[in-house]
Amino acid sequence: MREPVPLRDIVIEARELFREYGYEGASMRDLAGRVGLRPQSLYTRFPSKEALVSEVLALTLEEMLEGLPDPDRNWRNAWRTLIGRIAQTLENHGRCVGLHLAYGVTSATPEAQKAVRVFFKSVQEAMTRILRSGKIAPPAATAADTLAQLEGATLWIATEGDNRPLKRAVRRALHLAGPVRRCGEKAELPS
Amino acid sequence: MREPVPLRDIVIEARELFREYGYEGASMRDLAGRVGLRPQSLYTRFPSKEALVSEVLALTLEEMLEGLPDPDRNWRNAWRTLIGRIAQTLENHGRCVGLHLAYGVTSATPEAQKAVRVFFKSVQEAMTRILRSGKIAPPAATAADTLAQLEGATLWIATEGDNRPLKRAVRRALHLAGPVRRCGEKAELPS
DNA sequence: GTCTATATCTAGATAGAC
DNA sequence: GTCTATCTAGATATAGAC
Repeated sequence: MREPVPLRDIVIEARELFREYGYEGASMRDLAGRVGLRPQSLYTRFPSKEALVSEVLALTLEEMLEGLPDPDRNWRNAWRTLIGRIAQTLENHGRCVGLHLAYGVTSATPEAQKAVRVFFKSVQEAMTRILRSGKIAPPAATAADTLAQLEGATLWIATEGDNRPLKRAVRRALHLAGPVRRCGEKAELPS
Repeated sequence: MREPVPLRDIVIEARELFREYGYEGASMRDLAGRVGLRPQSLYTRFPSKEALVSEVLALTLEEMLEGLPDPDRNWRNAWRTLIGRIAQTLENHGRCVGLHLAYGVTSATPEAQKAVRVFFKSVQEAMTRILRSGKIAPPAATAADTLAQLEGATLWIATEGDNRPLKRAVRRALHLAGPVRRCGEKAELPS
């Protein structure tokens, strides 16, 4: 008798595969191999490959938003933290699992499609809430555009390994919360 | 004896499939069905599925750049035309075949990877050349960022069917070439 | 919960007739 | 250049023993 593989481990590996190979390109066989299971054993934990999508995105959303500073207390801090987390993830992996899935899931997998939509709407809403606290107008459109710019910049990481467009997108995003700090400069901005 | 299916028709249908389903999701069987051939017959026209990628992107690049106004004569006109073409294509199809392939091809298909890299570098260079003619600095980074913003905006078309982020990205891009014309306003800008 | 074994389907690609 | 027929490999998913 072996001890069960933690669900979280499976989801984390599934995310890696979806991010790298997309929905179609990721296989249950590869996933099983990565977590040390036989492919068939995955189906006792998840009903289908499609079901993994919502698990992956729920985990990603949770990691992105957990312990975020309260926007009503210090919206600039919340904004910087959220943008920093998104950018760090994109830079670490060179691509966004959400974007890969957004392009990769079709109407053949409606639950997965819905999960992707919920994911990005949730991220946008979190950003919108912060910008609204900062009286940045219009908050929803600015949030959508900011996220689109960060995601779009991954094009250059994926094709050229060039992360400078992402750095500039981050800079523009942070600029919304006031002047960007230079190196070594420790600005104390009003909350 | 039937008459041969034009190569161009096959490439155009392949593009449709790659754009919608990505590299992995697109199948030679579907492609054959769309052009009225048996799957096996495709291999007398193209050596492999991978080889279709460069054909698709070469055609797309050609359509994007053919007959573009000379940047040295009127760079604003060239810029508006190119941005307009890119935006129109993205809006018509709701997604970019190049971005889907950028995310979708792996090191398992190195020729396809190279084709994607060449495609985006070529688009960037065309944009860079125009911006340089307009003395917009820095031209290369501005071109990369502009393209990234347009591509990133397709996220919202793909997930929500919302093309307003793309419209705003276009507006920002056109703003680089001077004030944006209002509806009905027929500005004559200096070349 | 994991395993072996298997079912079912579809993928990309090849051989040879016409 | 297109066809019929076939190969080989891989995919998702299920059944039943331990």
